[in-house]
Amino acid sequence: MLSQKTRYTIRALQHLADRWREGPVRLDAIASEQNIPRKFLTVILSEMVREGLVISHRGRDGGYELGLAPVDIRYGDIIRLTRGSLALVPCASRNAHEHCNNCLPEADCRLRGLMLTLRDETAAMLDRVSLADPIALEAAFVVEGEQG
Amino acid sequence: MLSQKTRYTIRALQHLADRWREGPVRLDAIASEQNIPRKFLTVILSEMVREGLVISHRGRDGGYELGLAPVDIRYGDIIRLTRGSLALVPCASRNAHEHCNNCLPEADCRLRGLMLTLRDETAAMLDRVSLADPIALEAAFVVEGEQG
DNA sequence: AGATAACTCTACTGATAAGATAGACAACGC
DNA sequence: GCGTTGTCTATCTTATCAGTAGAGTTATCT
Repeated sequence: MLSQKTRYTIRALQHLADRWREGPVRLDAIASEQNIPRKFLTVILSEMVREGLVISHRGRDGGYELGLAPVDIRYGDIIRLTRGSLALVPCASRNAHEHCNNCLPEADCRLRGLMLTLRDETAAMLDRVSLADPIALEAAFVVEGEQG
Repeated sequence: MLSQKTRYTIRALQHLADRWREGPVRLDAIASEQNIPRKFLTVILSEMVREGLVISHRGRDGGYELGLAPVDIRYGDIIRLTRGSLALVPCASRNAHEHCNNCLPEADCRLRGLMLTLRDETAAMLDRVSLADPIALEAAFVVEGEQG
């Protein structure tokens, strides 16, 4: 699961992407329109500023705007920044690799082999979609009763 | 990320799959060979028995064996059983759907649209692979320096 | 310059869940 | 009936997450 913080981050960035090149957007506007706790959002946006995805302007008429064009911010980037990894196990991460606890040697671990493949497919999908893309609000192929 | 418990579960089931039709395997054997804390494994295996994936035999020469043929236990099944969902957000789960906290109305949530698609692709992949399948220990296409 | 509207930073708190363990109990087989 | 093996429920500990507090910094307007 994505953490609440990651979800807030994505929604905040989407909000800014929708207002790209319209000047700084105030924190309070983002918080109220996106239904994100104000104080928590300050923490989130400050991190995004440090990462360079967002630019802030202080003082009167200040606020936030994206530091890159929406098309250059891919969902994969955001999740990697906030969650550290797209992988489902630490040992299958490509940029934040660590060994799992109480595991077998990595070379013998079949779970790892599977998770590496899965990570790559997930990354490929998330890196195809950017903040500039419209996203179908409902997946077109929802099948009633399917598992998941 | 998968929880430690889910990882232990998968490794334990793989262990049993590798010994399918060789008679019951004792808990201590699984624990030591798979490097899983013994007491924790009792909890895990008891749950699998309740779910029907594993059959237990008590007394002398007791132990555990799979309740279904390895080919009939797919990784997607195991993760759904232990984690509840394959989705990255609660509102994108197909069999354990719940609303996210502090979210926008679901119909307006672009994050949800994306996550629904991702969940379906993940599920498709995990449901193609069963405990009977050999798994490449390293994904063949690992690229040095790739992100993830 | 000063008031004010913004953002920034670090630390803290409270709640929850995860990982792991303990220990009494139940079945099985010789 | 005795040892072996699994079953169940409660508990402990620790880490993480969500969210808050509050003092500090910068920019703008007048």
